[in-house]
Amino acid sequence: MAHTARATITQVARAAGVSLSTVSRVMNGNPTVDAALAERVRTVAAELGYSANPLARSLVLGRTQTVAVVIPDLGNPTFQSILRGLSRAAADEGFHVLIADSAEQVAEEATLATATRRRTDGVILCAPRMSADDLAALLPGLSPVVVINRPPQADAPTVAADYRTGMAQLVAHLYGHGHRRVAFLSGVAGSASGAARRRALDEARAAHGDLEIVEIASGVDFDSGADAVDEVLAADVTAVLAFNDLVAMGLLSAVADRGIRVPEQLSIAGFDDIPFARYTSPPLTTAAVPAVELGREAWEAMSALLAGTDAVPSVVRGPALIVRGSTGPRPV
Amino acid sequence: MAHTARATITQVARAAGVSLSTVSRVMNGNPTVDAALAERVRTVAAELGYSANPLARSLVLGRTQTVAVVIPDLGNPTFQSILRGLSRAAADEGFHVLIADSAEQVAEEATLATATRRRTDGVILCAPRMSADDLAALLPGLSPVVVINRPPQADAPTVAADYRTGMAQLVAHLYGHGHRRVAFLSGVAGSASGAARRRALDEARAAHGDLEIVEIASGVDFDSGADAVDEVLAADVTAVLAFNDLVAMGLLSAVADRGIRVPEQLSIAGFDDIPFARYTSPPLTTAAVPAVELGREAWEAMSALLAGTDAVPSVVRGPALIVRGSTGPRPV
DNA sequence: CTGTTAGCGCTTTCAG
DNA sequence: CTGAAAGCGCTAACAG
Repeated sequence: MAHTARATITQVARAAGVSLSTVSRVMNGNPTVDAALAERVRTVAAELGYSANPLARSLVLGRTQTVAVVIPDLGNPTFQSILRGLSRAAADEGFHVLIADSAEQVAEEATLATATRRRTDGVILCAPRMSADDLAALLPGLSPVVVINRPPQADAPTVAADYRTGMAQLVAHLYGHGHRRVAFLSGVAGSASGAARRRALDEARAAHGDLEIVEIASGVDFDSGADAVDEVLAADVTAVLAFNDLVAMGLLSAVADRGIRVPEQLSIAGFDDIPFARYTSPPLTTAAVPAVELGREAWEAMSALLAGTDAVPSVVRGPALIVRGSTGPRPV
Repeated sequence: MAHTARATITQVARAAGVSLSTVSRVMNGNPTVDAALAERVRTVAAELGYSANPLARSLVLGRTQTVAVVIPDLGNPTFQSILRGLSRAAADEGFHVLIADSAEQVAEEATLATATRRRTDGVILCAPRMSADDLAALLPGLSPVVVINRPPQADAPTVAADYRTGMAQLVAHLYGHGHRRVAFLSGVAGSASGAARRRALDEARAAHGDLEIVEIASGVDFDSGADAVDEVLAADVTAVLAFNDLVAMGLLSAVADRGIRVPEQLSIAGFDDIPFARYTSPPLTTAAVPAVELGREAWEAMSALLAGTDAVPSVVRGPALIVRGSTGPRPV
């Protein structure tokens, strides 16, 4: 039955011959109401198809049962997985999720976060692109807030994958296969996870005097991987570490077009282990970022914050090295 | 500057030495306020970092500047693209988007739609899985509502891809390449778009007496495509039409493992043209569903509804046949 | 145990 | 042009 105009608490009260407060108490399961009366109110409420207006409740209670998620790009598979994990975890606790896609417009991030925060109980910043200073300045006004994939923060718990360790595993894997000259497709400039990757590379170079790593600028998507093919081939390397799986796949496809065989002539590794990584040919060696879990854990941190937990711990998840067919021994 | 407790309109009024109404008028750009006074209010508001509480506004205005989107699976690339197109279009008009992932739980759809509707100005049902009767019954109580990828409805504008035509193009493509015995991996049972595909198949059979189509049950994801490999090979066909790209990719990968060459020994076509379809090897022949546009158009329909447009037209977009390397002539 | 009253923060008549 | 007052729909003291 469709109710053109929804019933209000006043109408229910009148229909049941009681006061507003009684209806409110009954609807909120307050046990200090006479059983028979409560039953009558429930019946009337059911007949009228009544349930409390969430907006009015939000205004008076000061909570909306909603959190906002600010994402740099809804088209990025890793963020999609994070969002999915987060959304389902939140839904399990009866929370709604408001999404805000900044479409990689760094300047929009703070605006979106601040704006969405006002209609929600908290905001989750997913891999914000803004500078460390901007982030630090923004956080206090957003509380409660949790941040995904940035270094630990003073004013917010953090949930992140350990990109440094993941990259270290990838390099070790390649080095173990005899590769000594490797290209790194470095992705977007300000990325925090990019800095972590680079740190791992520096450490590897320090540990192995005979390891050369050539950094080649790139973007973070398919096309930038494909576009980098000439530079990669010119760099005379035997293996390449792509910024992420998307870049790796773009490169894979471009080198295939040139008749170069992977991994016989060139090894290529990605990062993230997006759902499609196993379906390329050859399947992609990568470091698996547990995106869905990251999303779930971000919700859990938010949930703890909302519950008033004083010190919510930050969490770091180590990516797992996934060796598939796109990497192999250095060509002789 | 972080404001622990946000300023209220009352505080601004007091600080500026005016009444609430004046502040309200100024903030809403009401021109009937003395210029000097308005300027003073604006200054004070800026100093206090004031902006109206959206919740309170929503309650009194009866609109939230938010719409809800109910999706069967946030993990499905096509739905992700639809969501992205929708979210950006809505954001461009200053609207927020609340997401609800039913996780393919058909029974949840109505509940989610009804619940989210109450905190928003309208809801967009993305490819709802529920029966036609359930949908028809649900729609009136949700108004304004728009439906994606279902047949035209009495109580809501509809935005859909023409799966029948898309499938017809695919069959024609295969038939033209000499294929006469083709498998169809049929996907999930109740799907409206599945019925449209099947209709195209029936028509093709009617048009070509020598065309055989073997229907093989499957799911809608990678794994179900891979799982179907034995049945496909046993069916003795020269080409297969997968329910969607995911299924096609799963099958592609499974047949590759068995050393079967595509398209020389077997042609495989997908549906949707998800972003990864061009990166499989061979790249996937498919029917391109313009998902991002569908999302944008769904928003436009909602926007029109919100603006009070009486008869918002439904729109149908014809998928484009994309011929890539996974289909070819029938093996001799 | 139940009803009356006072707000939550804002917009909008209605007077002046 | 500006202020006072009512009210959006609900919850939570506060009395009885």
